[in-house]
Amino acid sequence: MAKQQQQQQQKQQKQGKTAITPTRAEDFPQWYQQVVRAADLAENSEVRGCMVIKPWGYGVWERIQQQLDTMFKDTGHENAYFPLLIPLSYLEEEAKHAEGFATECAVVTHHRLEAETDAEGQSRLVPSGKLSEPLIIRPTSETIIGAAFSRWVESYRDLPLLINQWANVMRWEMRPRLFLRTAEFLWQEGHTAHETEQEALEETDRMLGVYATFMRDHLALPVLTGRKSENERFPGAVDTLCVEAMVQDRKAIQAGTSHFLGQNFAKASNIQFQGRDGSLEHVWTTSWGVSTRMIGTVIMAHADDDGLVLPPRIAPNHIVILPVIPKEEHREAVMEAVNALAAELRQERFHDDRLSVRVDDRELNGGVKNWEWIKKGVPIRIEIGPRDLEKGTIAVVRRDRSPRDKAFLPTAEFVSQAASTLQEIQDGLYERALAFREAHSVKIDTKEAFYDFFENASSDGGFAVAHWAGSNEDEEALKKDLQVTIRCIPFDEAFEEEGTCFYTGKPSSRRLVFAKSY
RNA sequence: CGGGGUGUAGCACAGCCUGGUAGUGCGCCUGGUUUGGGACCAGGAAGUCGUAGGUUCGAAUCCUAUCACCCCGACCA
Repeated sequence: MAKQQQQQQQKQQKQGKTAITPTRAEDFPQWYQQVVRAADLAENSEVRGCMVIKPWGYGVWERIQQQLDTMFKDTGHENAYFPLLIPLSYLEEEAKHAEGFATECAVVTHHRLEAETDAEGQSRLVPSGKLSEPLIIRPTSETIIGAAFSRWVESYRDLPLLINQWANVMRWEMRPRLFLRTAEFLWQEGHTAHETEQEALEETDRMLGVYATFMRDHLALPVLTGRKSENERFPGAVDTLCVEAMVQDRKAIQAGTSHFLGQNFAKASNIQFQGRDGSLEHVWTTSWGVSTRMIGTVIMAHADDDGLVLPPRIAPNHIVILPVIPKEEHREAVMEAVNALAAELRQERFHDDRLSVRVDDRELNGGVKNWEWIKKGVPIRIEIGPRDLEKGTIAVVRRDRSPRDKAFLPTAEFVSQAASTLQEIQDGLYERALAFREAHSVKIDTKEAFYDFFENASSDGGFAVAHWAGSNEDEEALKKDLQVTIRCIPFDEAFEEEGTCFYTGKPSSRRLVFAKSY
């Protein structure tokens, strides 16, 4: 039975139904995993929860990294690097922070291995050289960066301190999923220290804005910006701002956060400066981060049943050219045209980069190569064969359209509009994702309707936009009942209006966004 | 960490009930014919059946333990 099903699926694939099985509609979590594999982005490693990021996946990360880094530099930040290992005692300094991360810390207790022979005569390496103070592998770096800041800051003239680091961190997750939740992940963490509360608040806001802009313009993700409820706040923060996206199973995903830390960490790490009036004061700090989770978000937001669909701005290759060589005698002429076109396209610019063009001249069946690039999500595929040479055209297929939707364009015309076509794809992905989110965001005013929205199988679920005046306990109860949480308290004025809380009936002055989340 | 499920070739699986030492499809390699939608023919390589014990003349198959993965929860970016 299962075998028949399998063969049926393969048959369907060959008949051109979908390249990925199961489809999104059939089994979204399985579909996600299949896309990650089919697009050759990453794989699970032998170490639980840790992934191997393959070249195509890392290529996406490099683009994200490079573009964000520019934005950080443009807003006055500098990169630095801090240690992977943090003294355990540092974590203890801020009570809430310690409590929040204690359950997911990897701990280093020894610094040496010794060879021993076990009962069966096997030679084994055994940890020895116990550390007097255990070290933790950073789950985040507030504490160790705080320790550095306390050395670096003496005067108000040393402020603001605007630091970013690109690093890996580790949180011992119980249920890892590639990109979305891995034990080790790559991210950037910004850490800043300011003279005044106002400056720190502005920084928190500014960096949230950078994230929102990046996600909109580079990742083609419409995001809501807002504030987390107390329950969802970063451990140790005074205020947590977030960008929240909707993906295709209508769940919410937190794509990035920016925290206003008040003076909590300054006090914990003793970051003090002498102010303009000569008095000794604690700095005001912020931290903000985005991770490889964004790649998971992009997959879940844009990919389809044929595989990954990459927003052009983060695609490792914008265009792949597939030579069509029916007979060996065509090879020279076709390859000449292919290489000439590639060279020409590489002179074109798309935003701050030259076009990244790959020629796939592997000796494989054309259909196989074609589908490989469809699954990898390359924005534009071009085929050039002998017939094109005669006519001076090329066959162009866009990843945001059907694989059958092939346009035959004069070569020069395509070259001149390549960049604008990429932008059109980029914008189209954004529009599509936005329309999806709007179609699945519903204003809800009664408890019955709210429960129905998330519980009823015939309802699609999504973002419930509702008035709220409940307590933290009410929020917990809702989470227990429906697995639904307040995703964000949106900044957008459109959410401001007088009404009554659907849960408590108390008055409320704005609607919040509720959803199930990753 | 709680509940459920699954571990057999790179991938997806069959075989297990009723023990006799491993198979199918896709993929991979070689040769040929092909090539503008996942091609065809022929030949070939590849698995200590998750791991460790046990029962047995004999274990992929039965028993025990253990590990890993997946799904659902709790936790989280």
